[in-house]
Amino acid sequence: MKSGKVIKRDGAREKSQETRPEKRLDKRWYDDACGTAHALELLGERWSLLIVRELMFGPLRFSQLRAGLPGLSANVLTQRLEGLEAAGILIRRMLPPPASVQVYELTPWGYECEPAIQALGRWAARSPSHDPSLPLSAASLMLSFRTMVDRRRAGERPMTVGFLLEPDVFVARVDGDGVEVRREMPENTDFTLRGGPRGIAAVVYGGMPLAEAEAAGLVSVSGDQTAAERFVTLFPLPPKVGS
Amino acid sequence: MKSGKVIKRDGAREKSQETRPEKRLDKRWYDDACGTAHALELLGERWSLLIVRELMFGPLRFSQLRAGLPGLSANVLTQRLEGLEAAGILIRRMLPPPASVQVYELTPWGYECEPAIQALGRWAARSPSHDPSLPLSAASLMLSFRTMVDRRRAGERPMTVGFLLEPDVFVARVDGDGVEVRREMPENTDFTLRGGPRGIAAVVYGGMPLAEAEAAGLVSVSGDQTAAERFVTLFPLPPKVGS
DNA sequence: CTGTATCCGTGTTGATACTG
DNA sequence: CAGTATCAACACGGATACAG
Repeated sequence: MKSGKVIKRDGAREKSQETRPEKRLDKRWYDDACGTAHALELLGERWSLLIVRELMFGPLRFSQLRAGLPGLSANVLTQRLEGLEAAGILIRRMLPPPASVQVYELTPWGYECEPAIQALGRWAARSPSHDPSLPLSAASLMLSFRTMVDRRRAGERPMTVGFLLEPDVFVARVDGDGVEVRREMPENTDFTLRGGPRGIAAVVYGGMPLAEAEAAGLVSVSGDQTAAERFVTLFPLPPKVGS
Repeated sequence: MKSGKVIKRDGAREKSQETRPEKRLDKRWYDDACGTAHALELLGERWSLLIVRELMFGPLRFSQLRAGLPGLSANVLTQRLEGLEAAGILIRRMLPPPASVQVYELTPWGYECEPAIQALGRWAARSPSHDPSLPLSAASLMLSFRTMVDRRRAGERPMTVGFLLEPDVFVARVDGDGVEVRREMPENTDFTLRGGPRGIAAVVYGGMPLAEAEAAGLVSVSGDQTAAERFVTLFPLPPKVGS
């Protein structure tokens, strides 16, 4: 290769310039017109996609993001939020006066990457090395319902389900169109599940009988127990690759 | 998978120093049961997903992979191939005697990540910062056809199209089920396009009239010109975010 | 309490040169 | 052609320290 060098736009990368660091959007690029390559430039950095996942059900504060992503340090989270904001995937907003706190919220386009997140998750769930017994954030549990629901069976008997997951609360509408999730306090639901994400996952995905999980104190059900028994069967895991 | 040493999580990061380097499969992990997080562990490293993209239409040699991914250095390609093989996403095979060369081929499960690649690409194509005029590999062009085809319109008049893209050749069957792509020499096609991936992309996605591209020597058409004129209209780009 | 900006040890990435 | 070896830059994550 003579002059066919890749043009690097590194340019001024010195120290933290003076007082105005500016938006340094100096990420790595692939120099590839392929949309997939650009997607990786946008959210291929470590943690980025998981941050988006956490925000999938509405705006969150910095500390709430950290809670859903233990292992992500504050400085890296700050960098990722800057990058995602610069890319137009999220915005930081100030909640109106009584609250007056800053939250991070996906842009409409940011929300639209849910199908990609789901496709990745659905594919990786078949990996031989996937371990579903690891910790799980509330958001990823709710997202897994949206990803894995058997729409046909859900449509046979729609239901509204409440979730009390520690500090997170959700209401899910489950019907033939899939699962719709909102961050709101359960009210007038067919039943409500209370417990940790891992306990609920153990029942829905790990095959633990609901009664057993209740007995062990992992989850508790209030409301229509029969509907709850049905709910936990609506999310079939795809077969692992060797089977 | 031979050495299935999936050493995972635990709080302590031991220094991998006492024993010799070994095959360190000790990738970064997220310690998260979410399938999406696991997908990122499997192919979230830089270049991994693009390597899978290149292999989407059949086995390739080391040098063919490099050709489709300029900017990826040999040592990193080696590492990625090792990682993807260990993850069960691809295998390295020896072609039978006359050839007797090594090729890398996706496993059946590896091929199944195409929907995820497509979802990412479809989403990122709407990014304000996406630049479709960058270089493009032959594989990503063909994949983009599979991703972007308007099935309804394609079904109205199915066709078989040949592609002569430098060293790469393909035949695509375009109908109401989408686009099926095989790496084979065009024969008995409705028409055949010859040129570089960027030239063809300029016509299909950049809005350049086919006649103009032919006049400029970017592409050449042999066969049914009318079908070709129709073909280049079958792949509508989604609107960019600000519009 | 909510974030942001440092330093710093370690590991990963990538360009170049080199070997079978 | 198909990778290795070496080395420099940088990204990661922990631990602060700092600002509102």
